[in-house]
Amino acid sequence: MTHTAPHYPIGDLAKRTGTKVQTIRYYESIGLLPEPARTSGNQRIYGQDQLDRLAFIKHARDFGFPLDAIRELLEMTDRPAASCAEADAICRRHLTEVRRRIGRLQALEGELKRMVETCSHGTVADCRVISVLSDHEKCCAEEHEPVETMPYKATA
Amino acid sequence: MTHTAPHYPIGDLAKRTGTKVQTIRYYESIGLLPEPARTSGNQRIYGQDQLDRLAFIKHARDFGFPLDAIRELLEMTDRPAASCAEADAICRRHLTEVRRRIGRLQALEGELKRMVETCSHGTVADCRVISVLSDHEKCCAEEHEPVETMPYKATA
DNA sequence: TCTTGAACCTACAGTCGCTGTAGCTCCCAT
DNA sequence: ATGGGAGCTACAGCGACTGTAGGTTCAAGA
Ligand SMILES: [Zn+2]
Ligand SMILES: [Zn+2]
Ligand SMILES: [Zn+2]
Ligand SMILES: [Zn+2]
Repeated sequence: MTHTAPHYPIGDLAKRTGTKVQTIRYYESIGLLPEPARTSGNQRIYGQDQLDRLAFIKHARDFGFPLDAIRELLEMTDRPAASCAEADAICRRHLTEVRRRIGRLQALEGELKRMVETCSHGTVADCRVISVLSDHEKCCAEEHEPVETMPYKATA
Repeated sequence: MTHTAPHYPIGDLAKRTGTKVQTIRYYESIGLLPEPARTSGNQRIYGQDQLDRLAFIKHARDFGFPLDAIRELLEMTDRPAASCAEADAICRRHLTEVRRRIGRLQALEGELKRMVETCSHGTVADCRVISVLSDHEKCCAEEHEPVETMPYKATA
């Protein structure tokens, strides 16, 4: 056994998985990643297991899974002989949620499109956008379903 | 002038607009609603103006506009003779954002659908969901664009 | 008039998944 | 030995609320 297992500092882990260093520490703080070994100088060192685990988390986040769901999925990977029914259920639930959102957003798209297109682009007093927002009666939808909030992220 | 202008306590405002009492107080705290008059017992009382303003905010929120955009839109309603170009721009920007999200979510939908459908529903070790999440090579997308986070809201 | 209970008040913590900052310490190459 | 990049902890902030604790006010019924 002259071969040593690979070990990475936190920055390497970040680079290899495409997460940020702070995010890795955050995942540790909420118990999603186990506490790693430390050097004598108190710096984190990770092995292959942790790298794989973080890559899994990152990939699942890319799919939009919330951390709670990822936590459950990770627990399942520790029991490889168990049925995958629950994993599939989590995935289906997520798919359902994604579809629900698509539906809401498409309804929204239609309403916004109509507002912009109907406006004659004169003064605020005659603005279709403003008047529709002021009065639900002028609105094409009977009812509004709740839509998730939309901070416009760094369009830099 | 024997007729008094209508005045509502906060709960009435909430009921009439479909917002929550706390939300109204929150809007006041961030300066979206002006501070209302108070009774001798320090309770808020609102007039028609405030009701209209809150209804506008609520309706714009139903359309998914972020509060910053709503703030700008409200400022415009105070200058009815000005051009509505900026209002329309805000609306178009929002529409663009909505479409961007729809695109992301549709890509996601396809990937999730494939994962669920390809799984043979055996053990975790053979689970397609788990294996795709473990390995981007098994993934249908070359790259993942960032998707907004999705807490599954009260499915009670 | 008194009493009850709903509605109101303030202040603050929690949600979700990070991101950014301040003010340190550590490690490695020159 | 020194400089600078990487690491460390701890905490505040984002957006848009929601929930709680612990109190006060108000209006209707007995
Ligand atoms: Zn217009
Ligand atoms: Zn409407
Ligand atoms: Zn499966
Ligand atoms: Zn992938």
